[in-house]
Amino acid sequence: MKLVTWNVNSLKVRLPQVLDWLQTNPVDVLCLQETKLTDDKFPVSEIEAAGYQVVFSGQKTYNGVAILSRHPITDVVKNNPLFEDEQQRLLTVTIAGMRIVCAYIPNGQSVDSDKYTYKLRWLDALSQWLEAELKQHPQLALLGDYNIAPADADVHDPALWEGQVLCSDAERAAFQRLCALPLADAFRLFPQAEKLFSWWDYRQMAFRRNRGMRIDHILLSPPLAARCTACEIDKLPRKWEQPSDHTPVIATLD
DNA sequence: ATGGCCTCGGTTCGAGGA
Repeated sequence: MKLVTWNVNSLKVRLPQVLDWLQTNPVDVLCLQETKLTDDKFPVSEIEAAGYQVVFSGQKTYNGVAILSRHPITDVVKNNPLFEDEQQRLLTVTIAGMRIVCAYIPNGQSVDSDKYTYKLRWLDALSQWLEAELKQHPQLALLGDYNIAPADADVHDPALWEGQVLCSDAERAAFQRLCALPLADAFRLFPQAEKLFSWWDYRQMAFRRNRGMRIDHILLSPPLAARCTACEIDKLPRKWEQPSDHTPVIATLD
């Protein structure tokens, strides 16, 4: 069983790449963020033709999440019932006995921004929602673009980013509150090479210089963490023409 | 050098991303 998260930065632009990637990576569940499509424009037939069921929650221009699955999808919940939000950032479903949560956590822009306050409130409400969900669904996975680098090891230049958005103490504390639910960072269940990232800025040749951050994560509840045998970042799509600035993160479960 | 790039909407620039 393979669970994947990928911020595609516009599914309209990236659909061919998603379908190409699935051809060589026939995964079970693929969570997408930043689809940037209203629901009436979602490419349902193309995805179904590739052998996947799909649910989605989108809006014009910004945000938008989707879950693709090779197995039946049931019990769909859009957004967080505990948090009034016009932005489409959260989608929860059941697949193969697992509660799958796809999240596009707010970016926050900068620590002195209203968007940062919104990010922290959003994260607080997410923790509350997941705490309740975990009671009913012990097998739960939270996949998405967290817009948080959990530790300095997840940042190309920790000194440059110290205290900045994505790395601030409050954001990292919110990440740790998710981990305390408890949920385990699948990537850190295994020995990993240094300087492995999931996002690189489009500017300054950041990818070629590996000036990136690990901000896309898969968190697993204890029963799923116990089944997890690997967690990898696939850098290949970042090398393609017209790439997303994020790459897929893949968790393998027995 | 307080920017560099990409996407969208809607026009040829501003907002947002991270």
